[in-house]
Amino acid sequence: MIALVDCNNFYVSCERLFNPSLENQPCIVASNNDGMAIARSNEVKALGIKMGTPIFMIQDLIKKHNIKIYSSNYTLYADVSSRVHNTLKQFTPNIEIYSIDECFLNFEGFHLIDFEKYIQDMRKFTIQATGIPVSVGVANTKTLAKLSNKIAKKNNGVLILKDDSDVKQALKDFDISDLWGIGRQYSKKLNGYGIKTALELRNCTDDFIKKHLSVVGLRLVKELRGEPCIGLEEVVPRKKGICTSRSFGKNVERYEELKEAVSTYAATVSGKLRKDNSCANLLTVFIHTNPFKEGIAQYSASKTVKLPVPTNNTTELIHHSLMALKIIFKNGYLYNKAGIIVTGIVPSDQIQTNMFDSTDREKLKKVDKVFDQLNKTWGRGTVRVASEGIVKKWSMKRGLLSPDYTSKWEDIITAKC
DNA sequence: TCTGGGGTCCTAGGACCC
DNA sequence: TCTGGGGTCCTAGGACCC
Repeated sequence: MIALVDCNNFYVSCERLFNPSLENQPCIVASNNDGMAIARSNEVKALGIKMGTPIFMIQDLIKKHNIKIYSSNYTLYADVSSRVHNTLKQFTPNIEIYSIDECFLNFEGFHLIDFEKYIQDMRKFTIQATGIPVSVGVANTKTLAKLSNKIAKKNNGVLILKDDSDVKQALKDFDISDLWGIGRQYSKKLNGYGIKTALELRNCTDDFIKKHLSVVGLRLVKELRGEPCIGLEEVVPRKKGICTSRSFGKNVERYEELKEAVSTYAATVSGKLRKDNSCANLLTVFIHTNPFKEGIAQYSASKTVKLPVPTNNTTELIHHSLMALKIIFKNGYLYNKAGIIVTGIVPSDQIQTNMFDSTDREKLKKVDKVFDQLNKTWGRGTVRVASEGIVKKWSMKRGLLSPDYTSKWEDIITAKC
């Protein structure tokens, strides 16, 4: 059996931990710049305030009900999160940390005399040890565990779906839009076909699901039928992309201000890469105006550049992100957000650094120059720099690469004809 | 004039999650 | 006046390779 443990109103619960007077008081944790509600206490949920509601739109309610607003403090939440996860590890070592406030636990092979009591005790102990209220859903697939957790949250905090009749009972009145993997677009589409409950979705044919929801949806439906398709990821995989972005909370018009923002994001990203022992091959810079604001000229642009060598070097990343920014920046717009995404991530220890030092810009310039020449001279073929480095591909005519030329640059170029 | 088949890689866009 | 900041995966199409 698989359990999903989810912390209730996690960020709000964390704030309450350090400020017990907030108990039973309506309370919201707000995003960056106090822009919108990203966590709500039960009292706030009862007022009908939705996740993601802009704070300025609910000022009246905030005054009327004396709702407390807190700015988010992710360092604190991450700390509390690891305390919760470590507590749960005492009940099974087989654990996937799914998000800051959720984890999957695997109890396969456990010979427990009273499984339900074990789960109940685990919940009670966790709440007692960490001060964070949690709910537990148990079933034999991850999707069903998520679903049963949602139901548990509204009831006694624990729900175990023991067999298929339990599952059917749970699916019967469960709205598809609350399913894990069904978002706005898919539920709208499915509603159009008259499918509203999880049970109705489960009864659809595989072909229908695959056609409209792709293979991802098919996995979801199979899991609803009790067939495990999504495994537990107990080892944290290396990130495939790393992003740092911010909304400004005001209008930014000047290039200098964007430059300042983008260069600090690049520095942050390089730190994140180093922390993961990773290097990136590609860097994307994006900027855009405020899409919510009507009546202003909208502009959105991004530029992806290939880094000369895979790197996590701050200076390199700042340099290339500012080059990209220069290309996409246009005067006369009111920007409200910018960010950097790095992709093509590889482990640092696989980078060949003996070819040349990535911080040596003069050498890199030389390499670029050679490539430019090759590119102008020949039409087809492939050239790589730093043989393992996946650096630059060129086309040139077969068999025409001059031996003199390669020997001259043999330490930095390998050519394949 | 006729013009293969099997594969990879890359990119853009769209859906989803917390 | 003020609307988050991270991530994942899939699909389709084009370039290119042998």
